[in-house]
Amino acid sequence: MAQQELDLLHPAAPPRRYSEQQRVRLAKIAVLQADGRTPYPVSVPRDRRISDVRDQCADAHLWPDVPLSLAGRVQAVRDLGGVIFAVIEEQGHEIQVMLTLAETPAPLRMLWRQSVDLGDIVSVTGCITRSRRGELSLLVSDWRMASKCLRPMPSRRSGLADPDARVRHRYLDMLVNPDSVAMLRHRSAMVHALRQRLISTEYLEIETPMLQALHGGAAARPFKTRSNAYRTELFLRIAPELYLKRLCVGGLTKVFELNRNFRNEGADSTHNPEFTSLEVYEAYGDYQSMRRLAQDLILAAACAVHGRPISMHRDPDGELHEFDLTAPWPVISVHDAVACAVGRPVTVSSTSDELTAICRDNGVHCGPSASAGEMVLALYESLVEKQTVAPTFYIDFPIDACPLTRPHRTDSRLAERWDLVASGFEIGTAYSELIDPVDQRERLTSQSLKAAAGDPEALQLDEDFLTALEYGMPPTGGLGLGVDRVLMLLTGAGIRDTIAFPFVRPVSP
RNA sequence: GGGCCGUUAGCUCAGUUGGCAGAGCAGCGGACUUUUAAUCCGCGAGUCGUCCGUUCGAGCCGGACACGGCCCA
Repeated sequence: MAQQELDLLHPAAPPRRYSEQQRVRLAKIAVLQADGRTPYPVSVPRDRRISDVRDQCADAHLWPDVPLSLAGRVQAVRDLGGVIFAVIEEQGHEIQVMLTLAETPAPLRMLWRQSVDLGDIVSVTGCITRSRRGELSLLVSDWRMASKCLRPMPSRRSGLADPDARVRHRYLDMLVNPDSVAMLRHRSAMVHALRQRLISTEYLEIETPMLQALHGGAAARPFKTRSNAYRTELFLRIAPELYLKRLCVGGLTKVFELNRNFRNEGADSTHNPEFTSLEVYEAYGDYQSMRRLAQDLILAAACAVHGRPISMHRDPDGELHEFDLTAPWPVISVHDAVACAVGRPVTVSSTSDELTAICRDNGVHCGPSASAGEMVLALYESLVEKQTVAPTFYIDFPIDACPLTRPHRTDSRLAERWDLVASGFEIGTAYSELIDPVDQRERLTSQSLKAAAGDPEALQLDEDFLTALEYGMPPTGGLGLGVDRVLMLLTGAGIRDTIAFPFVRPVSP
């Protein structure tokens, strides 16, 4: 009885099943321990980076004839009996190491043979030399295990090809596919360049709430969560827009946020449930000035990634082609673009009946209650975006679908908004912001009616935001760029390659 | 939601008409004093995604499901 209780309270872990290769590697830990060594030491000798040695010895020079210590992951071992060659790698830089009869004490050579596997991280100490074939090499006089690898590495020749495994085990992808590490570097360079471009022109970076009691600033389904302390439902933000505008009311004239948004939708080649956006607001700007800023930011990002203003575009055959971003980016009205796509005249004056027929003829589905503007938008989204390869600004959207955008200065049926589209997907959007609190209240009220009618993407009415507007927000241009999307544009990659850890379905227990 | 493709050793992949489960790399044992995709000899390694069906016999044929990828909506 007492034993049963104990068993229940302290259930034994089920025995782990190890593959043959895992068992072999575990056994090698015992070999190290029998020699008084630990497979996971707190520190190991390392006084240079592998790249330092490579750089200094690039032109046939050798390091001064004094021992130094390097550390890296074992990528290859060639044991010729009298001499053992191995390749260790650190941060993408490799160097050969040699264990020889003459220079390496016999017990250390033996221990290497008995305990080192591909994938182990080792520290090696010795002098830099060249092999008979001229390969820069460290002649090992001493070595330590820095971290024993207990699982067999994917084959270096084949890499890791399974797309699911590549994102689930990104560390493995990084270890065998250099492109994956390069992408992370590109991303870091790009994000830095975007911040640099803004901060150097006196924009202020502010972090606004990600946990919000009301979700707003975009049309999308939110993730819901709950505050225990305040016993209230909260949302992960779908956009930072309404908080950044409060900052504009508060007197900041140039402000931006580069951070994560969350949308409770599926994942595909251009969508991840959490994604990074850049939103910029500038007082006394408008959607025209934001257009110049957007192009500027993307050119800065391109130079950070590629060293010059180009993007990479993948054609239908999978071939990558360079694309010159300095050529002027077309600016086309949404109605003209739709008209061109359907081969019939479409203008802001087109009637609902005409548009219903055009939608039907082009296989575009709209709800029966869709307004003319919503139909134009549906046509635009299904017929224009995917066909757009070169960066193109589509401007002056029907006002129906733009609840946060001010009416066009010359035609109130249009909104002063553009979308930037390239490589078949939307990269960013910008508005001349709606600052009229009376108009804004009406628009959000009609959105909340939609929400009440069951539209899960409708905006919520944020009373505090409206109150802020009533204190007066200066005429303002606002810009949003999808940061992941910009990197996709620049590299020709899918969104899952541009994010270090894209969403993957959790493994079922 | 629909269509197509995929799931076999740690990785990358073959697997014929339904007849003992295969290769390369990786692993294990051995040889080898300058290799660099080292080479040579020998050996081991599998819940063929899951379940059901057809069959004397299923990795292969049929059905359902799961997961992944691509395309379409």
